[in-house]
Amino acid sequence: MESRIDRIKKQLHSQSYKLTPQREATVRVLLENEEDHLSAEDVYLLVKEKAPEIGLATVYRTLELLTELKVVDKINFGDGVSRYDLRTEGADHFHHHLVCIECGAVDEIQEDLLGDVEKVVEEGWNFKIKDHRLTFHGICHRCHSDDGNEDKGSGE
Amino acid sequence: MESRIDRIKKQLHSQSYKLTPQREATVRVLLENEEDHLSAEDVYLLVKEKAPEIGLATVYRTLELLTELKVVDKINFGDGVSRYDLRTEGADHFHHHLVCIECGAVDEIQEDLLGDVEKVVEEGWNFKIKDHRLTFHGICHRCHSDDGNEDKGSGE
DNA sequence: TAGAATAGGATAATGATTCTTTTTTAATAA
DNA sequence: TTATTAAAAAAGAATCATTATCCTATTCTA
Repeated sequence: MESRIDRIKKQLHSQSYKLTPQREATVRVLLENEEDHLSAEDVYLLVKEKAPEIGLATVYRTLELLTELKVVDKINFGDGVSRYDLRTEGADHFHHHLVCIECGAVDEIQEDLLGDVEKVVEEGWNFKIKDHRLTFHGICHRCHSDDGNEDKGSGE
Repeated sequence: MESRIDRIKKQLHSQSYKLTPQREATVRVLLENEEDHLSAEDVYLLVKEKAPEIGLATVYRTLELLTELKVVDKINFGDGVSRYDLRTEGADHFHHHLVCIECGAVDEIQEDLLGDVEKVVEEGWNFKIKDHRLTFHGICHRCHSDDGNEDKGSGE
């Protein structure tokens, strides 16, 4: 964890940005909530617990900076807020998401499932892919508690 | 074209909605600009040309209604505005997009490239897929004017 | 035609995000 | 250490997209 902070610090320094206390607090919140997909407001509220004097605008600026540096990815599930997602270290691709339309949970798929598809697109459409966004909307494993029967959505 | 309007009209009626003049004008704008990915504001300005008295709120309401009926898809490329995209008739899947990071153009891929990937996800993650969003960000064919050589992105 | 319900127009309200101004902090040079 | 300068932050105003509200218009039915 400390080492990740250090690496992010180096990344900032290499572009002559500083890891200020506010920025560090923000990064720590992201690290501590890596599972979640926090909105700027969510991050703000969590950062406020460890650095009560921070302002919302600062959080926005920091998240924007981290997005630029590719430390986080800014994603949008269509609910009107941007969410910020720590990029897996070493991963050059954006991970995929599973959004449950029942409970709203967002799960991640770390594997890159698009290798073949990207090849087809690059060749077939003559398009040089730099990044991708793939999100599936549907019913998550918790919500259809599929224990062997096909009957989904019984009642409720 | 008329027949598509008629079918949309039937769809509305089947849920006891009416195809009012304002709604019809909105649908016509969408049909006439099927290639583009219009924002609500874009649609509003275009509809105003044929029905000057229409209000922005009505356009929003109509687009929301059409989204509910699955006549259009609401998409978001991360630029802060929602865009509305006529669903290809008969297509049960959401088409994919190619967003050029140079010129901003958005191209569509009608083919469904995710068949295999979806199978993997449904089985591997026990997730019942209802819809998907796939967008590639990169350089479009116009911007790297790749006329015949294989050498993509050498250097850069 | 009266009455009820749906839809639209105008605009206020909301909520997320960005901008602006002033203050604080950090880094450097004398 | 102290003055100088620039980057960063705080606070809140401003902006932009979207939604809600309130009232009028239209349509449908009895």
